[in-house]
Amino acid sequence: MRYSRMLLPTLKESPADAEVISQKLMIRAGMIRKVAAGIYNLLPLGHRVVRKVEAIVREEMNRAGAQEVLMPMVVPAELWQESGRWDAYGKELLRLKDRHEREFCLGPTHEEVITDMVRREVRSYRELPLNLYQIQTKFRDEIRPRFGLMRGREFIMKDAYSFHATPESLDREYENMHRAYTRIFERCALQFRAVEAETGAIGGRFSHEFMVLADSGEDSIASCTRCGYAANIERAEVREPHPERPLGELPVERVSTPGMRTIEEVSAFLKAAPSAMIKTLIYETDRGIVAALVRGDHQLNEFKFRNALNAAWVRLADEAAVERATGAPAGFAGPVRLKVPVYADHAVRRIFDGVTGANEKDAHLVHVSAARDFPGASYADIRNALAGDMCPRCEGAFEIRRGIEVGHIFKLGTKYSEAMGATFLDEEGRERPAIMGCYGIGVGRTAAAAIEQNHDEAGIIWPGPLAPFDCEVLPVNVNDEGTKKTAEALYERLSSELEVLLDDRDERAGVKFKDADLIGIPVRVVVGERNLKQGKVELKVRKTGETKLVGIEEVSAEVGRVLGK
RNA sequence: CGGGGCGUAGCGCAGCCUGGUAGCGCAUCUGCUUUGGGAGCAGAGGGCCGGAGGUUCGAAUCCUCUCGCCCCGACCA
Repeated sequence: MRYSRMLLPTLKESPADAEVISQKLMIRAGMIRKVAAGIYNLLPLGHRVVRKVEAIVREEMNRAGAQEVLMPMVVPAELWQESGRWDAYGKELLRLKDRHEREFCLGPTHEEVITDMVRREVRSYRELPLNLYQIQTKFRDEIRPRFGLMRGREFIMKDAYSFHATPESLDREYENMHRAYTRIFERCALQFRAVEAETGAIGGRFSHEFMVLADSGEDSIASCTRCGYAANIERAEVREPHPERPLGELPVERVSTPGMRTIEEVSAFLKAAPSAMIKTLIYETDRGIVAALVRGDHQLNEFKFRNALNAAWVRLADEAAVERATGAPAGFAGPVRLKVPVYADHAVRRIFDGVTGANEKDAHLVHVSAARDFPGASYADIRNALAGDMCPRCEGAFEIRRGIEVGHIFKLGTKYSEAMGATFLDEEGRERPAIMGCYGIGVGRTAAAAIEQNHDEAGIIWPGPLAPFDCEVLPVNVNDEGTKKTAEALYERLSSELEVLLDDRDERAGVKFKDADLIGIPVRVVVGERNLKQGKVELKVRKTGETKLVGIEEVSAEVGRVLGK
């Protein structure tokens, strides 16, 4: 490809609203342009990278025995009504009507459509297992799209769905997909971890997320520094290490804390450590108003809390509800003599000389002991894991890192097949619902994650397998005949084996060098008068910055060696 | 959804408070010089100042409405 003919509009400055590095660099490198909130054009360079990711995904999915299909993006409402998700999915589902006022949605995921496809065609256990996938544009009307391709509303996703006659067959496919995903992200040269995760709105009980490690990630993951245990913080089990403590000896005392509402304020005012404080959060749930207790220095985990309650939904109560439940304005709630059910984190049980709200304006209680002063509380693991917490599986401790979710694999079970009647006849001629699994990969997000992990001040440093071109030939001055001829010849020769970009623009050397650094092609061949006199050109590796003079005849072999091809 | 902010040339921004001919840098185009790390000089083009309504002799500027974009939102309990 000739740079002079390519739509590759690089920018010196990044737009003011770009937040994360991958977004800034993708815009500056002329890969993407925003069309609307969370909706982007992929320009030629960006499209090439996305195609590279897709190709790797496709190869590995095919190798793993899955078959590619393509489902419609516009899905009739009836299918979603059949599964019950038309009402359950909420506002992320973009709904629309056709000219006959029939209702449709833009597919954010395709369990319904694939289940419909399979129920029409599959009759017998002999036709199972089956794993079907597609690479397609999805739409989710996110509340707050951000970070460029990392959290868009429209995005490219590989989604696969498997159908099985037995749980064992699903287990095997789940492991098969786990291995395929590992190969995919290894081939993308990403640093990643597979972690245990919550299942969210998709349904099912069990899942793993594939997380690319990056500080800009939106998820926190807890991983044991000794064994292999790793989990999304939403799910990471916490093992309480503290021994039982004795009951408090001092009687509970009410102290005045005018205007002190936050843990920080009360802690500073009473000179009590946040770990000695009991944070009381009032929740509205489908099972009524409930209080959740965590230690002052801990954070409530709403997923765990909801599971402990066995509730369908939980929502932090507003001021008025707090006042109704506790008799005090927000900021002074406490578990002692509270009239609503109390669910406490295990760590709260160990507090024996604690501080908590008095359920009375401008007052807190001190010398509070959990076992003595609110014995009716139920205990569960309802807080977020912290760095240093004990691993639930071994004697190690957690470290907390940030991750970008690029892949997610689920065991769905029979949720959709039962709701939609996707059944088959087993060996005994009995009709049974297919057991399903589902497996997703964010294609654009994977490209963005690769940049988050591979860049420097000057720009992107593409891992070879994702790079839009393998090699860039850069003639320093195209007005010099010798330079131009040599560059053209090298471009022709290299193009027979590699994807090559020729920067044939009549620009100053500095401009070309800066653009080359920015778009991050792995290998650069610089052709200039100076070195040409010795019959040599300069080869520069983007990642290491290392340069070396190479004879013109050796360029091809040398570039191949650097690329490992 | 709630709170806040911003919409002025392709991009980044000033001007708005205190109403009076719309500016700067980068980018673009032309010419000359320059040519191994985002060149210099000279010149040129490019604006429904997001939209609608209002106040005013006069609105980018003040008021109202509206659309779009961005940021923050358990850790106040």
